[in-house]
Amino acid sequence: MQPRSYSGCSMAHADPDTPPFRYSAALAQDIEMRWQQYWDANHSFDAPNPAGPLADPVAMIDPATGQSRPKLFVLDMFPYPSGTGLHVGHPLGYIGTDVFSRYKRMAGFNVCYTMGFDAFGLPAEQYAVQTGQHPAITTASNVANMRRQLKRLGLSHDPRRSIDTTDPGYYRWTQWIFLQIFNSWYDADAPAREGIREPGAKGRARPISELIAEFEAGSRPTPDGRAWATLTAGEQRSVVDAHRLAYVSEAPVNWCPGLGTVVANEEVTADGRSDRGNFPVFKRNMRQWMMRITTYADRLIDDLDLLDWTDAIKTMQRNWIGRSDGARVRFASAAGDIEVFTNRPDTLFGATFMVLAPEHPLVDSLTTPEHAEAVAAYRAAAAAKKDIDRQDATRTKTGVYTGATATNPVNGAQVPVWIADYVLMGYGTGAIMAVPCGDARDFEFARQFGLPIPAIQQPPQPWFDAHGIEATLDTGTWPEPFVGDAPYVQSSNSSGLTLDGLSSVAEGKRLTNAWLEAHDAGHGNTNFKLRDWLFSRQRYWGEPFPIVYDEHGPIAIPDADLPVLLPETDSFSPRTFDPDDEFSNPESPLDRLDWWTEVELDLGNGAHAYRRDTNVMPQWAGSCWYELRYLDPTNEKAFVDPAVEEYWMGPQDVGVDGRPHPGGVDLYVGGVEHAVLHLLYSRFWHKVLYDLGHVSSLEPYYRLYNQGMILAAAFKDEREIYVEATEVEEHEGAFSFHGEPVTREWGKMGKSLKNAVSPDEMYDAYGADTLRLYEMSTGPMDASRPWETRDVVGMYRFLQRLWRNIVDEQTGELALGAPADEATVRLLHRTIDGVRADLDGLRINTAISKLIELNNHITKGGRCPSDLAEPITLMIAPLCPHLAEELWAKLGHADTLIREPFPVADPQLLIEDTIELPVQVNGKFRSKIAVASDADDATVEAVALADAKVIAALAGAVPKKVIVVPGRTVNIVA
RNA sequence: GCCCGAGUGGCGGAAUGGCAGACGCGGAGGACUCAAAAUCCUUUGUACGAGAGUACGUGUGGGUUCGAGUCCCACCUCGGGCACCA
Repeated sequence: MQPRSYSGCSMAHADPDTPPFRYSAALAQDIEMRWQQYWDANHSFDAPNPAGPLADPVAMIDPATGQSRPKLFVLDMFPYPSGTGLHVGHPLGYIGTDVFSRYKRMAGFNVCYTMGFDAFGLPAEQYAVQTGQHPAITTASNVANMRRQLKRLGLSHDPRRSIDTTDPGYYRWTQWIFLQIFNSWYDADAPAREGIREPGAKGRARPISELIAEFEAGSRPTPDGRAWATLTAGEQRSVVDAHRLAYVSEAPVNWCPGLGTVVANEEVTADGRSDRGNFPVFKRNMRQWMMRITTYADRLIDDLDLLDWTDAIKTMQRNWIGRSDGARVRFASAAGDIEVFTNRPDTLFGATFMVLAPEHPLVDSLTTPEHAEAVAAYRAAAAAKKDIDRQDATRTKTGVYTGATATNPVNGAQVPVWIADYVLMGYGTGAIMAVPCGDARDFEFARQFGLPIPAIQQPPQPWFDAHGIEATLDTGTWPEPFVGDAPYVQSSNSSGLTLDGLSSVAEGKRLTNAWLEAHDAGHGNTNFKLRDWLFSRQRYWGEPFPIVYDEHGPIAIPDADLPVLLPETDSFSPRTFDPDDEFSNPESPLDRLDWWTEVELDLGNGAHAYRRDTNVMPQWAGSCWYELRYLDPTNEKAFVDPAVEEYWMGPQDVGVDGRPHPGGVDLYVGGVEHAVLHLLYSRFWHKVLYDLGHVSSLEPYYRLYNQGMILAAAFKDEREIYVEATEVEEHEGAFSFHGEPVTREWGKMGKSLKNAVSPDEMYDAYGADTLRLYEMSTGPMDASRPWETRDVVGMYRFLQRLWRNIVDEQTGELALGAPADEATVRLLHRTIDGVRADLDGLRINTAISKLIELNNHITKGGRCPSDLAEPITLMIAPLCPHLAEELWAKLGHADTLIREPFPVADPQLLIEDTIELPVQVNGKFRSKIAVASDADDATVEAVALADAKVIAALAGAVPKKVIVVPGRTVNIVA
């Protein structure tokens, strides 16, 4: 998209009757362009660092106080530079953070606020493939266009801190961090770094060199017990590589032929398709890079308690990680022990059969000859089914008996072993003990196949009442299993496990786990749904792995040789396949570049030939640490100077609910769609960097705020095809497109629904300040709201009135009225007080309505009182910075108002002499009385009872009770 | 099925347990204009009433309270997340 011309497009110029200095779209654009140039030229938004290339000790001092300014790090989730540019739905969050940043700057803070571009990844590459241009070219032009559109909004970013994840100067450090992770292992027994985590906490990433040293010194045994020195070089490498936090492994992965690459679990939708492109995804064993995020599962859950995030997002992360506390239990069988995971070890006495996943490795040896045929048939049928079909919980349960039995360790019972596809190989051990009286799936399965369902808990009477049945332990009458706390029955054995009489599940679990451990039949265990993160992609437009291979496996490129540049090539298109061709194989574009893949290097032992890794990193790599690079974007020596990181992101005094403060970004604003992917990966990387001592903060994002989405009307014709929303006409509640009836729905703004509105249209029609104000005024930041172009004019009119109250529309000169009367001054101070509170609480919509109320009051008096012009200008500045700067200049100031102190309310003026109190009679509002604001209750009561309307409402009744709520109301109960 | 949110005028929304509907759009009426647009002014929850006013009113039903949009219980609807995870 070409930048538009801003001249000659104004409606206002078309009419000679319009006063020459009315706040028209043309004037707004003129003002906006001039101030944007001014800010640029004067580096108005540069935020000083305490150290490193951007250090500026003088600028860190507030001249008003002589003290260091407090710091504030405000961050937006950065955008992908898409080819279609911004629509007005994108900048909702950006405008909000800009208003907040500008307000906080005026409140004396040193604010780090900037913007970057997440430019690697599938969207950019697909756009390049579509246009036939190299992604580096399309990315650069898309970034340029988005920069222009964002700048036009007047966002107060520090331009020196802007980053682009595809810049070699940036991805050099992405590769460096990858190598930090590659060169680390997780020591679950190592004490935590002192400071934030609770005293005595264990578990920390450590440099892999320390692991090797322990093996060499013999202080850590090798897996098979042989002495380290007796292992071959290849064996030593395998042992070490098996510990790394980034590792290559042959494992079931999500192969997406339609995209030509493997994708992470988090990128597969619930119905088994890619979240990008919506192609089928198949589970296949492949050799791929993985990240050992599972070692951090506990900390990723526990540390959520330290974060100022909404419960909704915390819950989504907890659910994704899926921690489940229970036990591993071994059932002996003819084919060896069958291990199961259960989260209800206390129900072992009710385990009357076992179920194995059809793929379970023991199935073959367990199956008896007479059942072999049925088992084989069932396994074949299960293998032919897609995961998505197997995981449909509404299906009737299926399964077959293997003919084998296993021994329940708590009571010695011989229980039959079945296979069924409702048991998944990928979770737990791929085998379960079935407790039909206490688990819905087992209950259904037992009913289906006539297996016994003995009760092991006595459900409480209300449970039976709710089901309309007699209280009984005969489960034949039960409509569903019982789950919950209730006294155990038939749950004791002769070797010391006695649950009968107990009614606490937690206690039952504890006793059972202890018994299992003592009898070598199992142990307490925690299981997670979270899997290790599949980290490689067979695409072109991503960070190359800084890895080469020799005959033993992967070797890191030395830090000094970073970055490993993405090789130039014209054949950047990935090899994609028929989306349904499950048995195709990925082919990385980099694999085709022999000149690049075959390399001779001296890695300290002389020059040798190596082969480069030809995968690239996933989309998420660059966004896993970008907040850190913003802090020190030009540092060539480190990804961030430690002093700079500690200044902006270090732990503060107190965190959530008095808990330790983990550090991190002060305010992070973005959409809820990143609740799992980006936020989980980024937290993981940050914790590794913390463990290794590279950052002082335990978490990357202390406060997370999810802004809502802007929805827009979309219209479908009778063929269910979307039509251009701008060409739809409304007539008496019905919609039509070129005369044909269409139906309306609300959806995310965008190309596919043909309902996008470009900010450029709004700049042309109203100017950026009006657009900013409109987006902020339509509701609270965290709420989604529909876009209504026709509503925008309301904010435009407000700014016109405000301008007209201060500036003469004929001459453009300042034109103020006499000083304000007392009532107006009091209103001003109430407004200051309210606006401050609203902006502090990110309630920008109500701050705007308070400013409109003040301006409406002034408008009634004609001109703006001379003593109100400055405070109003300063208050509107965070919202409409261009207009405010222009007014500020007209008010005689030579300098920008960016760091001018935000007005402070005089507490004396917030107290009224007399107040009007509503009076209720029996809870109904009947009258209003005027009393002195400091009148005591007896006086207020007397005035209320003397009021004519109150007397009328009482109609002679004698008040029984009078409730006076000071400053609020009076209620007379008669 | 489970876990989160949210239901207030024609629309977007406002309301520390204390005058429901701030503010904006839209509507109605008026000013300016040859006329229109733009702009400005007045008005605008519903019903009844000429009017003062009266009654009703925050998804539904109950409860707590002097007083409930707000707190509690049950239900309904919509949005989001997870979903055979043992």
